[in-house]
Amino acid sequence: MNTKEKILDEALTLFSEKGYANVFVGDIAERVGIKAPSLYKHYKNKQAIFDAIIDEMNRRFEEQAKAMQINGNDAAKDAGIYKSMSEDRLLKLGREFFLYYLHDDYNRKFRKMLTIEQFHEKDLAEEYSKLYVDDPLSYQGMLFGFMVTAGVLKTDNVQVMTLHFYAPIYFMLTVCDRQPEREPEMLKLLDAHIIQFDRLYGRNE
Amino acid sequence: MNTKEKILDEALTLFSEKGYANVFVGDIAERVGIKAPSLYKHYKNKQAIFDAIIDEMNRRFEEQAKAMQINGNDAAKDAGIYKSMSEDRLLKLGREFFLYYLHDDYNRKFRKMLTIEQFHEKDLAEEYSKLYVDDPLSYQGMLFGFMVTAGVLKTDNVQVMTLHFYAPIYFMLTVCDRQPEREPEMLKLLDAHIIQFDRLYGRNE
DNA sequence: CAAAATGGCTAATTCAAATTAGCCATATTT
DNA sequence: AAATATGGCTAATTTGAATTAGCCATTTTG
Repeated sequence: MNTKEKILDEALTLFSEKGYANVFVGDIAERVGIKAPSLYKHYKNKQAIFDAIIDEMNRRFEEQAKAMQINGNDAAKDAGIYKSMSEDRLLKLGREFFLYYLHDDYNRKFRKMLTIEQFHEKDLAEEYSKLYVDDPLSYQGMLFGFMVTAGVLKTDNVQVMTLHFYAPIYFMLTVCDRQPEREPEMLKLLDAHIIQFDRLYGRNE
Repeated sequence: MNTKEKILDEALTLFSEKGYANVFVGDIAERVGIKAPSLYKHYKNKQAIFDAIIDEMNRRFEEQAKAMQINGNDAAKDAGIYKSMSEDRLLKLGREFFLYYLHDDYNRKFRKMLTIEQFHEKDLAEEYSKLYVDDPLSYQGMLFGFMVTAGVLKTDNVQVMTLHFYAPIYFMLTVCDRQPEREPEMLKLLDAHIIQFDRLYGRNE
């Protein structure tokens, strides 16, 4: 990782802990191991660092979204995967998804940073909603749509069913971001949530 | 409202929009209609204004909690209320609760302020979780407990049922805080959520 | 009613943080 | 290998926001 990248990385860490306004250019520089003025050889000013983080994260998320779409489309062709979706398997998938979002550094830090900055600019509010509201609902909605078609789940309203799956996960994620020490408690609750979700919406043969 | 109160009020408004660090003492003073130095006749410094907001809000929430506990205890005695809890009535109650938290100025602004500041201090993280995670789950859990006893709802796991009711409401509330223009969309989704919740957990005679 | 407290003001003061200037060694290019 | 670009540094500079000093009119209180 070169200095320019290291700056983004350390800035993201600091922004996610204290928010943009409480982080000083000198703090970032110190972590990177250089002096504040040297930072200006890499970025025009503090705001440019923030903007570069947003751009970089957008790039990564788009990349990820593209990958998921490919998987999603493949998945659509193979309804068999969903027919064999047992409660155990759903549990494992849900837990994996949760822990990935919770522990992946880029995801976690970026989510916390946006949480702090979401009211500051309209763009950031939209970004937040896209990443943590609309994209997950739409992607998971698609998967659940397949599962309904495959007869593994049943409902009149896939949109609300997806909300019933995702909102508790989102909720528990925000608890862990705020109070990491509650992670074990939330993991237990996560399991209970998924089991009950499966019983409520599952075919229950 | 005297000057001292007006300062808290305007400070809360500003903090909820921009966060503590982006609000200048001069901004608060201007809104109140005085000059910045005059502010120091009322509060020791900027931090003291923030602290006073937290104290005042704690006072109000405790007051509210006390009132709810009284209602809750009364309600416990009168299981009849719950037996006659129709889908329509549940819808109306849920909507009222949602709109109250969304539109009540103190609630909305304080929630947004805590959202921004939650990672800044452990106390604030705990305050946030108390107000928007543990208290609602415990209060609503109590009510749902009565409803299960009364036979209006059925479940093996009241805690998760409560999560299934509340997490989507919390989720939609955060969307509206961030993008108020999505309120109509969220209200529709709220209704659909409650209706489906009732069908999933209701006795369904 | 006199004295003390209150709450406003303008004019400093202080201080910290962002940014710029300008120097220098090293690496890269031609 | 000379010329140029890169990326580091220290020492200013600038700016802007928080806070203090000290004055004054009004209100409250003994």
